[in-house]
Parts: sequence; structure tokens; C-alpha cells
Amino acid sequence: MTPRRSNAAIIIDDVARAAGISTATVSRAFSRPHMLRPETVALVRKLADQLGYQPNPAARALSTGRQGNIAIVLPDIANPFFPPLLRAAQAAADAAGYSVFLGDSDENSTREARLIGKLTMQVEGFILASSRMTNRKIVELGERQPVVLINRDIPGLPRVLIDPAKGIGAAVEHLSQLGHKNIAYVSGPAASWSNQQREYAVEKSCAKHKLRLRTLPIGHPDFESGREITEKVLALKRVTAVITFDDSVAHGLLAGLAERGIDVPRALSVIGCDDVLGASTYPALTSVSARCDEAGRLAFELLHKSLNDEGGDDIRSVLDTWLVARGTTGPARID
Amino acid sequence: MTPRRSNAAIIIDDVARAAGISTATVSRAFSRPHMLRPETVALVRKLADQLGYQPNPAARALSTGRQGNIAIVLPDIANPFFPPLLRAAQAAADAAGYSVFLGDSDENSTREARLIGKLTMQVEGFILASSRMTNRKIVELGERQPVVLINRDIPGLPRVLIDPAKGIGAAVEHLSQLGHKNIAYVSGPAASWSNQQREYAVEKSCAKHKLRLRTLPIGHPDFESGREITEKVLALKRVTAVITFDDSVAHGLLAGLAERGIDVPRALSVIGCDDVLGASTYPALTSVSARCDEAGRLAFELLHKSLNDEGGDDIRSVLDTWLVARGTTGPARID
DNA sequence: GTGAAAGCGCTAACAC
DNA sequence: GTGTTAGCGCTTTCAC
Repeated sequence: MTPRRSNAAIIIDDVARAAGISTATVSRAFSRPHMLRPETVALVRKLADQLGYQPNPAARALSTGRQGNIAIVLPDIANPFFPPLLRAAQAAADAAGYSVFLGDSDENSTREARLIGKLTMQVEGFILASSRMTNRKIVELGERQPVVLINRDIPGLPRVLIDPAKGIGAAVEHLSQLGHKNIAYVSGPAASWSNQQREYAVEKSCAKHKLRLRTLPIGHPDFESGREITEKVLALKRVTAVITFDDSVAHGLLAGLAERGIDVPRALSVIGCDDVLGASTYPALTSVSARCDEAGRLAFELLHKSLNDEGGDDIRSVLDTWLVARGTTGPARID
Repeated sequence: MTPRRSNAAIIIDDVARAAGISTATVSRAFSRPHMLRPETVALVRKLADQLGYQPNPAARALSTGRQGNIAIVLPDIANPFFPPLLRAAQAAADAAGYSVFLGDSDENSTREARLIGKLTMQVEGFILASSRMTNRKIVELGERQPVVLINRDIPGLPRVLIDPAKGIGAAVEHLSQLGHKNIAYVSGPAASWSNQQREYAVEKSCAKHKLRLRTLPIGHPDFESGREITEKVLALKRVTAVITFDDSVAHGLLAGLAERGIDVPRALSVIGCDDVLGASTYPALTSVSARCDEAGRLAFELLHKSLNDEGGDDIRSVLDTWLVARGTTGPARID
């Protein structure tokens, strides 16, 4: 055994000795202060500060089985949907005293599983955002450790879902009121739960408002694909408005249209989803807004409850969406 | 003491017992396999797999003092400059067997210090990207633990710097060749190392090419500020081209110009910095490009070396920048 | 090449 | 309210 106590590293014994008390008392001063006389706590705290003592989390974890850590795993941190979510989740975790591990699975379920495996023993629970793993794998994980899902609907696991129904309903109604009769939906990855929800919501709303709907599939949902789909969108002769799977696609489409000199919204209205671009496009993008930061915050809250055995039931927390009308939507052109 | 060994949780003893050997051997099979007979290693590995054994990192950390974790701390994960950097750093760390903690300081040096304090004992080292802490604090931290800086130039600490000189030099030359004589620089936060470098580079290049330079300060560098600065930019009568602190500001400026019907690049050329928007604006933004992902990867590499005592000298790794000319720059208008 | 045993720093019974 | 003490699961000297 190497005694690594050489440089720095103040430990509990140092504080105990300095205070002339036992290590147990020092320990309690940190974890259960209410058990001690206030003066004792104060003394310990003072000395600890003075010496620069900080409880060793590894030792604490070993003894208690609680690490004070959680992990957030997501497919691609560079996708603008995730940073706000991650930011909120990490802030909430921090406020609750947890530190957070980040795992970027790079859109790969194998990598995702590996990452999770590597982190399991160091965390009390996981937040899985848009997981790429199979339901089976996720359920298995959930049996071993607290898990909260974001945008994945598996009964039995606490989950936060962003429900596009209202926002898309409002979008379609907005278009309908502007006189649009023929619209298109540029869809995202078939495997994506979010895309399934969005596509379904568009269909339902169009039926309700008696609009004719065309659907255009896209590969990887990003700016480039959005730009590339422009021709196909324009080929849909009577279509006067487009709703896209997400903002990146809408953004790409806007660029494609601008390159061709197509006036938005005069010639074509465009609506995005996620509202992560804010007003940063020109014209500013009308989008179905979702509080993705709220999703992150909520996910942590659910996890926190799970960690304190307050999980209990089958929690399915649904976040609403709404329409933010900006500059890319206008009256239907008259052919 | 509560024996929490009830459910699951295979530990080293289980494997040792199953193999009919000592825990020491099992331990070595994982950390020093070359010390053992190959057959022994194979046996242990097989059994461990079978039982689903995974060494407990906390116990290991307690015993060895190495946690296999690092932390990346940054001011705002929602700033588009950071996700690619974070992504690359985390990927590199993962490949080297490290797990990564994420700390978002929310642009606040106090929070940053608190986060770091909470993480210190759980990590072997830190990557501080665009730290908001004082040099003194950072140096102090560096004395206790391996630290690598990104975009912060403190002698004695390993650091990765994105040097805007070449890129901005090329940008100014590009403008000069297009016939621009009067240009403006919309500057970022005075406290930002990056802004200092960029401003200096613009000044120097303008002197070289005999261009007249005006500087416009901005508050928080983001889209909104960029849009708000539009009037002031237009008030600079003879100015025909603008370089902005970063892409967000450029993006906002483009929006502000478009709202006023100012044609880019015919009436005004615009160049951003960081190139994080890709070709996603319209017109596509000419920008000074920097491999921020490379900065993340490199930072981890330096940290990794530090962790293995190969840090040695005063490492100052400088990344070059270059110009990506797209659609927002063109010949100077003739007044 | 392998085992026995002493810790790593902390917490939690259990006494007092 | 506070101290004593036995671990938490792992690694690492020493022996052999």
C-alpha cells in the first residue's frame, strides 16, 4: 500500500485532531449537523474551512453507496436541441448537490451502452435523452438503476415527453386561417419518437381543418438536408406552406428558397419545430416552441424523486408546445 | 454499518470465490494482467463477465487515488462555440478510458469556483474553457491539480489557444482586395482573452493594408446585441465592411441589415468569427474559421499528458485560424 | 505467479 | 451529543 498522504490532502482525522473530537463527530457535522450541538458544528466547520478540508466523495460513496453523481446521456451534444436541456438539467442537479457526468453517444447505441456501463457504478441514476438504445436495453437498465427518459415513451419508466400536439395544432390552425389549403410536412428520422408524434399531430390537425397534406421524408435532420429538399418542396405545385421536423431543416429550407429567389412568406410559408433558433434566421422563423430547458429541469426533478424513493408510480410528464408566429408565415399565395 | 450487499452488486470476492483464488489475483487480472499467468487472467475475465462483475470505481479510487475522471468546465454550454469543443474533448477522454464531468458555470466566476471545488476530489484534472476566474484562482488550482486551459493564456499552465491572427489577417486582406478602405470591428467582452486577440489582430492587419478602422463595442456578444448594433454600424458613413467578434453577433447584424433592406454584400460586407454557424445564414456567412473541436481534443491530450507526468514544460499549443469566404463579402460599394 | 492482510477516508451501528 | 469501531470494495506491499 502506498501512503499517498504526503502532500496536501486534509482528511477527516486532521480535522478531528485539530478540534479534539472524534472523526464520527466531524463526519456528522457534515452529513447530519442537526444531531450535534450547534457549537460543535460551528467549530468543526470553522476548522474544516481553515484547514481546507473537503470530504472525499470516493470514501463517502464507498461507505454509503451514494455517490452524489448522476449522468446525462444524449446522442449528440452538437445538436442545438440538447444544450439548453443539458444546461437546465445540470443546473438543477447542481442545486440539489449532485455533480453530473456527460455522455455523448455519437448517435450510436453501442457506444451509448458502453458509456452507461462505464458510468453505472459512479452514478446514482441516469437521464437518457433521445436514447438510441432498444426498449429492452433501457428497461434492463431501469431495473438496476433509476433512469429518467426524455422523449422516449416506455411505460414503467419515469419520462418527460414533449408533446407536439398543441403547438402543431396551433401551427396548422394558423396556416388555415391564413388561407392555406395545401401544406407539406418534411419529416425527420422514422425511428425518432419525436418525429412519430409530430407527423401524427400534423395529420390529425390537417384532417380537422380539412387541409390537404403531403409528406416529404428526409435523411439526417439537419441544415443541409433542409436545403437539399427545397426542389422537392417546390415541386409540390399547390403547396403554399411547409412544416418541418425541426428548426435546422426549416433553416436549410429557408436558405434553399432564398437562393432561388423565392419570397418567404409571400410565396411559401415555413414553420419549424423546437424553436431553438430563436429569432436568428431572416425572416425570423415561425416555430413550434418547446421548453427544452424545462424538459431538462423536469427530468432531473423526476430522477431526484426516484433517488429518494418517491418515484412510486408510472410517471409520464408531458410538456406542452405552442406556436410562436414570426416572419416566415403569411397569407397563402393565390395561384 | 448497513450491509448493502443485498441485491445484485457483484464484488471482487464473488469472483475470487467462483475462481477459487484470492481477491488479489482477481484485482491483478484487471489492473496488472501481465503479472499473471495468461490462463489465470482468462479464467478471471470469463468468470467476471459471467457474473457481471465490474470493479467499483469508488473503492478503486479510494485505494489508488486515481478516479479515472476528468472535468470540463465552461461558461455556457448553450453558446454554440462550446458544444463541438465539448464533444471532441469528451470523445477523446472516453477513448482514453476517462469519464467526464460537465460543469456549466453560467458565466459566473463564483459558481465556477464552487463547481470546481465540488469536483476536485472526484477528478484527476480539469479542462477550463474560457474560464471566468481570475488568474490567481486558476494558478492556485493549477498548483493542486492538473489543469489545461482553453483560450486563456497563463504562463506555466498547459493551454490551447485559438490564435485569430492568420484568419483575421486573411479576412482583412480579402476585404482590401475587394476594394474596401474603411472597415469596422464590432468588439466582444473586454475581459475576454479572445476578444483582445481579435481586436489586436484586426488593428495590426488594417495598419498593414492601410485600411481605416473603427471599433464598436458591444455588450454581451449574442444575436440580439448584433441586431441592436446595426444602427451604429450604418452610422459609420464610409465603412463598407464589418468584422464582428463572433458569428452570433454577425448573424444578428445580418438580420438587422436585412430588416432595413440593406443588401449584403452589395452595400455592406460582413465577416464573423468562429465559423460555428456553418453555411446556415443567408447569405452564407464569411467567417474566420477555427477548429474548436480540435481545441477540445488537444486540451484533453495535454491533460492526459499531465496526468502521466509528461506535462513537463510550459506547453502553449496554438491553433491557427483561416478565412472561409462565403456569401457575405463582396466588392466595396462605391459611394 | 499467487495469497494474506493492511489500509485508502469515510459512515453508521452501537455504546455510553 | 459524542466516541469506538467495524466495515464499504479495492489495491498493494510482503511473504511464500
